[in-house]
Amino acid sequence: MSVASPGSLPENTRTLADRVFARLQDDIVRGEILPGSKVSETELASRYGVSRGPLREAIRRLESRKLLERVVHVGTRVASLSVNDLIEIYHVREALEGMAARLAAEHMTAEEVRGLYDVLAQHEQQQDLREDVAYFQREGDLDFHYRIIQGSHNATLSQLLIGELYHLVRMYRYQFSTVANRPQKALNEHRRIVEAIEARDAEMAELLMRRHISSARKNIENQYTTPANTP
Amino acid sequence: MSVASPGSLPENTRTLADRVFARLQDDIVRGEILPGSKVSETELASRYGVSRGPLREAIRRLESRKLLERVVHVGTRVASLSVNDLIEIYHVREALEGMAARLAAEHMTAEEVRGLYDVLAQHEQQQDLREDVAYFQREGDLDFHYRIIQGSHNATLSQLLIGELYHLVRMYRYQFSTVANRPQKALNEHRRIVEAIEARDAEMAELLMRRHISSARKNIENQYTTPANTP
DNA sequence: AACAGCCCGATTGTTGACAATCTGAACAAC
DNA sequence: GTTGTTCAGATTGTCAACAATCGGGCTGTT
Repeated sequence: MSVASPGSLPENTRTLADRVFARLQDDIVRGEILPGSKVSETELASRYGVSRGPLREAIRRLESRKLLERVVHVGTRVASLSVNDLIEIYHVREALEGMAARLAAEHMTAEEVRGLYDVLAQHEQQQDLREDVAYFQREGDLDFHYRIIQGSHNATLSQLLIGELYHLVRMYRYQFSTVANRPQKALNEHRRIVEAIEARDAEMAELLMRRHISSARKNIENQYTTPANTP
Repeated sequence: MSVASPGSLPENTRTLADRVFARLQDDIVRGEILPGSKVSETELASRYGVSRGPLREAIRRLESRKLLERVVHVGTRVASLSVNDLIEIYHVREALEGMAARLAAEHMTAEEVRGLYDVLAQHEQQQDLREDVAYFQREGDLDFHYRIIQGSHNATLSQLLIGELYHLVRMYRYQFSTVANRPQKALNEHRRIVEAIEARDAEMAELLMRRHISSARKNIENQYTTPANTP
């Protein structure tokens, strides 16, 4: 629940372009508009009930976020996802979130640490319930990572991760509907990371976070790059 | 010389908005337009000889790159720089460029490594000449870092660093006209990094790059946050 | 003199029309 | 049959006018 779509302000405030940007981004991330499909400006304009002006601004912003690809005088299409890109993203996440964990261990407030334990507890409960596990687990996972990132108290870092990268991560999850196929292991790793942060062991927090994300990456690599190797 | 302004395509190709974007970004980074100053859309439009349409697109893109700050219905102003932001950026650089060095050690071609040594040699010569040292040293420094980043062969990582972050770094250098006050030390660090990459020692390359950037950060911290401590 | 409310000028947000460019297909020449 | 050319249609890029909103100054009151 605390994992809201980033642009969750009242729909009537802000400018038209801002709202179109938020809606269009959501539609892309959630797969309402298929990856790789061509999007026409006039079509989108009528779809969202705005003129082409604000729509183009929204397109330009989504372009910088790598959710749209544009070629001049030809058109715009939704970014198509490749496993290779996903692996690249995980390398970046390993670096950035490792740093985030380090800084979080140094700068997080006691209250924020308590919040982390709450997320951990929720995560456990949901595992017991076992209903819609995959979905809630994934959102819970994102919540956990969001909190640590923001616990770094480094606005630039948070902006880069949450503002630029995580939309792509979420898009991949929707598209590939990747099953979180190691939930118990991930939960244990989460717990150890929180313990390191609580102990203010920055070095250890970074190390554990990097291993955590690196494991996820290797999991993807094994799943997709050598599919015919298992007898 | 290989450190060209990123948007270095023939000026007559591409779209108007693209060219305005490149020119405006350059003017901001180089300090032609003072940080913190308010920029009017109509004024900029006449300045670059275009309509407000393309100009607004350029503004939106520079906004996502944190070079402009906008408040709705009020206006846009050039990002004002704080030492704190700069330190945040260096934490991010430490994480990302550390990873870049690691990946470069794994994936760089022999030819690319040779190119690194060339840069190193140029760097040394310029230090001998001692004319316009500060400027060339800084550009040489950027060239070195650019090459390692691209040596990672990770497009996402390169885009994040070169496309999103380095414009800010360059802007800070122009604004604060920070003297590279440890040139010999930096050069030695560079050499050791290249040696680690050539030896394909990914672990070591990352460690050395992180120390290198961390030193620069601490240098800034000492220079600006405790100015009255020296007797 | 201090403060609240209102109005005006200026700036930004939005729109619809016009111009430039690309894609695809039909057609002609080899 | 293949290749090169031309043309039509559609789509994007650009522009100038209109509407909405905000900041600052003025005025009047306490």
